[in-house]
Amino acid sequence: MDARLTDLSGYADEVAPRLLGATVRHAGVAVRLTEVEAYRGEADPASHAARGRTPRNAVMYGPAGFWYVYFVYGMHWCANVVTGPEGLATAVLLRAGEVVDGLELARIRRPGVRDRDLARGPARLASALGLDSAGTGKPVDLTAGPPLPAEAIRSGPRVGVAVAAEVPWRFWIDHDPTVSPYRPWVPRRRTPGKAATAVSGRRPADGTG
DNA sequence: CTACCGATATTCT
DNA sequence: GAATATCGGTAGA
Repeated sequence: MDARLTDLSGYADEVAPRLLGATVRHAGVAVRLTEVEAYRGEADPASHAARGRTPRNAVMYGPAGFWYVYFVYGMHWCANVVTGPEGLATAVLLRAGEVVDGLELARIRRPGVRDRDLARGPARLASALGLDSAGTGKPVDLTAGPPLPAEAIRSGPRVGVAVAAEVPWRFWIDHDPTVSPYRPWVPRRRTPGKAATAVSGRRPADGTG
């Protein structure tokens, strides 16, 4: 890790915008971060730590600078960087970025995908970096980038969360083509084809700015 | 570009 | 049993 920029000791919502433009490295691929999302410990109802410590989220309670990688929807991995002092369970989800090194390896991991889309989305990013359950608990290799002008940093509601989506703890670089596409959150019903008539206007559409 | 929908396993209730 | 910090394919504008 690079100590210049990487003061990860604060809450995730504080650290998250500073991670934009930084580069993370894992398993031969480097990604410049263009979109991140903060989860602020047990007090944040959208956080995996909202209901206290469990075997899955235990890493979030540890010291800053380590990977918390979790499995969602039965098929995808998503990668977080743990932040804050030990015990706070606060972390930053890496949502999207641009592959800046190890391009060929990233293409192999995500066949048939345009370069711009290689890490455009949290599960895509984790896949490009080769992160899975084995990554959890490993130290994060993080390097500072050139400082970004304040006006290039945008923020808005978090994506995909069922609660507290209105809290503007998603941060992204304005006009960057690798920021993930907007996807509305829809409530899921188990009966196929008979989804409940969802209320529209659940979340404002402010996708990529 | 937006919108809908199914696939899928782990986690927790 | 129910919910889930998603993605890719397909359809339509």
